[in-house]
Amino acid sequence: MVEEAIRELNYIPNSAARILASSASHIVAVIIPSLSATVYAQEVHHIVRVLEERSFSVVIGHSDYSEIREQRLVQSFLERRPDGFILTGTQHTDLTRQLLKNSGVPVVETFDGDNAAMDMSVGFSNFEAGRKVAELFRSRGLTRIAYVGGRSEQDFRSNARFEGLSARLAEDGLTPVARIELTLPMPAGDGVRGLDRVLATDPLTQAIFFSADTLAISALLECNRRGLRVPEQLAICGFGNYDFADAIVPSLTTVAVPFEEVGVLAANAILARLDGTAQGSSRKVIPLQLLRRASA
Amino acid sequence: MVEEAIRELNYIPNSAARILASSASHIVAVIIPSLSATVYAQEVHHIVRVLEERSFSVVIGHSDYSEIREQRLVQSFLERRPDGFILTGTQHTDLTRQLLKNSGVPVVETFDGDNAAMDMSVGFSNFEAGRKVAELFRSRGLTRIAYVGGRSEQDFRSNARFEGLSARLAEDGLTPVARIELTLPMPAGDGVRGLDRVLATDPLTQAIFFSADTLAISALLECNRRGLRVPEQLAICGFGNYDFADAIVPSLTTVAVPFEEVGVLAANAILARLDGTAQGSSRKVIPLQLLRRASA
DNA sequence: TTGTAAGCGTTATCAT
DNA sequence: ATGATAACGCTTACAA
Repeated sequence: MVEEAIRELNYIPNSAARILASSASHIVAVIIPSLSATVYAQEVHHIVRVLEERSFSVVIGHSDYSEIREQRLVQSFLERRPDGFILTGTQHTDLTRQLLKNSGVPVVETFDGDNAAMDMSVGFSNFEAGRKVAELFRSRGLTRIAYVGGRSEQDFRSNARFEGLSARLAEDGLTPVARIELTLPMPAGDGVRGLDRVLATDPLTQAIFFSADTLAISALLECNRRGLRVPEQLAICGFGNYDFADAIVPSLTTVAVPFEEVGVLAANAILARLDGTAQGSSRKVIPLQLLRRASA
Repeated sequence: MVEEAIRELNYIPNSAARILASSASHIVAVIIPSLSATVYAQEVHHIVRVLEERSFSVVIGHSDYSEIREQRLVQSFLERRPDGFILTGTQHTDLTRQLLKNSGVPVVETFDGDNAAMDMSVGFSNFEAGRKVAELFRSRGLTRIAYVGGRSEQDFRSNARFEGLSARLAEDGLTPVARIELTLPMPAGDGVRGLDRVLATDPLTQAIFFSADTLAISALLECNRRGLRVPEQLAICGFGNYDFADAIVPSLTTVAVPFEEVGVLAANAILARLDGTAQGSSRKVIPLQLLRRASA
C-alpha cells in the first residue's frame, strides 16, 4: 500500500503498451522540406503549439524537397502508427499515396491550394499569388518582368507562382523576360545571384518577382549598394512577408504567406477528424494578401 | 507463399510492439523554447538532419521559455521511452532533473556552456559573449553602454550575456547605463521598443548590445530612419548572425551563434552514448566569434 | 462497481 | 539454424 503510493509517485506509463493495446498513438507526423526555411519552421511552430495543447506529440521529418526522401519518411513514420500526417505540397510518389491511403490515417497536405489533395488540404493558391504580383507590375505599366525561384523539378509551388505570373502577363501579350532557377535550399545570399542572372539575361529588366522574401531582401539591399534605384529602375516583389520586409528601405512589397493559419488549420483538421467532428475530404484555400509597399 | 510475398509487400512493422519488446524506441525528444526563434529552428534542423540519417525519429516540444511547461513536456515525452533527450539551457525544475535522472535516458543540455549540466552539454559561454562585446565597445572608447534582452526570470542565457557585459565594464569602473527587459517571445519589432526604452533611460547612450540580431536589425534600421548615425552616434551589436546581418547598411556587428555545430554535436552526443562509443558526462564548449562589422 | 483474462505485434529466450 | 513460447505493459471486453 505504501509501496503502491511510492510506485504511484514515480509511475510513468509506457505509451508503447498503450499504443499497442489501444491503437491510438497520439502522434502526428509532420513532413516539411526543411526547418531552416522560415515559412516551414513557423508553420510547424503553430502545428506543435496546437497539438501540444491536446497532448499529441509531433514527430518531424525533412523531405529536403525530394519526393523520394519524403516517401522514405512516410514509410518510416507509418511504423509509429501516427494518428495523422501533415505533408507539404501535393506532389508525392505513387507509393507515398498508396501507403498513406492503405493506412487510413488522416492526411493534410499544406501550402498548395491549386491541386487536388489525397485527403484534406490547407493552403493557398500559388498560381493566384503569381497573378496578383503580375497584376501589380502591370498596373505600374511595367513590361519587362522576370522571375527568380527554385528549380522547377524541385519547387512545385514556386512553379505555380511562375505560371500565375506568366498567365497574367500573357493576357497583355507579354512573356517573362527571364526565369531563373536556383537549386534548393536557397540561402538568402542567392538573391544576389538571382539578381545578377536576371540582369545578365536582360539588362533592361524592370521588375523581378522573387519566390521568397529572403532572396528579395538580399537582392534589394544589393541594389541599394549598387545605386540601382528601387523601384524606379527595378521593381522588386517578394513572397512571404518575413521579418524586416517592412523595415528595410525601401520597404518590400510582398505576398503575405499565412503560415500561422496554415499550421493551425492543418492541426485542427487532423484533430477534427480524430474527434469525429469532421469526416471526408476537405479543402481549405486561404485568400492571399499582396502587401503593396515601396519596392514595387 | 505467394500470399506471404504479397503480405510482405505491404508489411509495415509496428514500432509500438518493437519498443515494448526491445525497449529501444529510436526516438529522441527535443525541447526548445520555440520554433519561431531562428536559432532554435536552425538547431533543430541539424538535429533532425543528423538523427534522420540514423533512422531516429525526433519528437519536438515547445517550453515557451517556461520551466514548468518544460517539465510537463518531459513527463509526457518520458512515456514514449525516448532513447535521448535534448534540452535547451541548464535551468530546469527539480522534478525535471529527478525524472530524467531516474529514467536513465541520455540527456544533452544545449546553448549554455556556463553552468553545470546534469548529464552531457553542448553549448558556448553566454557570459563570454557579453564580455567580448563589452571589450569591443571599450576598445572604441565607449562608456555609456546599454543592454536589451529578455526578461531575467525567463531568459537565463540572456542574463549570462548581461553579466559578462557588466563584468567587463566593471573592470573599467563602469556600469551599464540601462538594462531593458522584454517579455519573451520577442518579435523583431521589439528592437525598436528596446531602443526607445534605452534612450528614454539615458539619451546619451553610446552603445547597445541586443540579445538577438532580430532586435538589433530592427533597431538599426529604425536609427537609419531617424537619422541617428550608426555607429558614430550609437553603436549597435547583435547576437546570432542571422540572415541579412551583413547585408544591411551599416552591416551589423554581432556574435556568431554556432547553432549548426550545437545541433550536430548534441545529436552526436546522444548517438555516441547509445552506440556505447562514449560514456559518462561530457561538456563541449564551442568558442564564440565576434564578427566586427560596421555597426559597432 | 471491481476484478480477471485475453490480446495487441514484436523481441528474446530457450529448446530442439 | 530453426521454431515454439514467454514476456513487454497496457486496454478492453467480459464476468462476477
